[in-house]
Amino acid sequence: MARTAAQNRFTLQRDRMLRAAAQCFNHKGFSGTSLKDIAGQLGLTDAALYYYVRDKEELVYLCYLKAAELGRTALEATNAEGGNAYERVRRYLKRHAQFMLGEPGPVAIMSEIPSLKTEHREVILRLSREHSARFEALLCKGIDEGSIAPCDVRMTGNAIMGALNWIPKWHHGDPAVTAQVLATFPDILSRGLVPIAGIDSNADSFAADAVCGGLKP
Amino acid sequence: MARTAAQNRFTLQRDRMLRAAAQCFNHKGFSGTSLKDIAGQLGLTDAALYYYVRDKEELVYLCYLKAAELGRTALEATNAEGGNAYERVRRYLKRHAQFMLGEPGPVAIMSEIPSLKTEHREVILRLSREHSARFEALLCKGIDEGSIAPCDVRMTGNAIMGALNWIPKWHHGDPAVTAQVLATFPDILSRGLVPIAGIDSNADSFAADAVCGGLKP
DNA sequence: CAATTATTTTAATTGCGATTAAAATAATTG
DNA sequence: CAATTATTTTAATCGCAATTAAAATAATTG
Repeated sequence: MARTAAQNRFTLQRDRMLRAAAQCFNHKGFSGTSLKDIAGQLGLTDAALYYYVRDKEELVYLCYLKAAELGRTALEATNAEGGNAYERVRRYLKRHAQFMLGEPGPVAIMSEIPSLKTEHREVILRLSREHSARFEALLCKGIDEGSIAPCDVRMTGNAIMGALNWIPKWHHGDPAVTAQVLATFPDILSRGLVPIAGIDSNADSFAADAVCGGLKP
Repeated sequence: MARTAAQNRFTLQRDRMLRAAAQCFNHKGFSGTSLKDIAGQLGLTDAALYYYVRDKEELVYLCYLKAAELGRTALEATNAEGGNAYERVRRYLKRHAQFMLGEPGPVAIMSEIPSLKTEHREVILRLSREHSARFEALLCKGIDEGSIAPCDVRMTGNAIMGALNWIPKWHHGDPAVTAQVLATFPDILSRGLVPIAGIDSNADSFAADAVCGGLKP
């Protein structure tokens, strides 16, 4: 089952292509980047891209697929390391932030999901929902065990994902900023989750069974 | 200086157009919406849009301009009402969330800033930076007066703006969800700002003069 | 090295969506 | 109502970026 050298090179090159595409999309906007732009970054001609991908739609799909998988990977790796839910969340935040900052490659902001073909769109949306559900489940676990303050896990998840997903909007590769993000984001995004008796006057409104009823549909 | 009825009707119609455009962009993605789509929503023909706007680029610019102004408005209105910085932040969060939820009209996610013409792009970026700077200044004020815990205001602002700006990605108009957002987002996003002795072990790393040195460039 | 396979380019083609100009309709005004 | 102005449509055009096919080059293999 070993991949031949050629197959290896193919997927490697395709991955370079996806990274170039993601960078272009984030940097120049989706409508502002042509296949020629992406090819140019690779020292290729636009037509060469068709050797790696059926059409532009598939290129976008693969970019988004990679982005979605990075999120899942970050969460799974974190869960595998154990610890209580709060600690897991913090480690996940750091890892996901790292991905969004462009390690190991730029993550494309998924602004064009609606124009994917139905089949592809559904894959991306499913992965996206699954990831949200897993994160919410982790929050629920934390609430149960007491390491995380009661909250509306759906909305809390949405808020945190938004903060993470928006990073490429204002991060443009400055290494100093990269370091700053890694140093502060996990704190900033998890600080509101810490259970503190004094400020939980509204905790009652989040009955665990009401908001933690399992995975999102 | 009173506007004539005709001028009034013109701007009113153009505003309907901007709302239709923002809705299309958010719902179908930018590359997935043609002028014909937008015109269709208004019961018009695509060519009719050119009566209100020079070209598509200007249409996008106006959408983004409106979005940027809504943010500024939310913050200014809040500041005008007084209160300490923490209270202001909370009120601002609610108001801005309200805007993002589509009141008074859908706010376009600014995914295509890079493909605006230089002049327009600079206006949007300037407004955007100004808004961030004002919000950061408010955080600084709160840190000074003790109503907000010491933090990296730049990154905290980025995180909060990200959470807000991402809302249209997952909010699709369901009124129940709208209510849920308004009920929880201000809490969720401000909870991490509350100063609590017990969890500020790292407060020293945020010397006020280092991170609150004035408005962002 | 000859033969085969992999990769890229060159050179068209194509189609869609933006744009324009002129004509038609609707509204307003004197 | 006649004249003017405002708004929209019809019907082309236009250009760009995606796509395709065939040829050329590079790499690999027996």
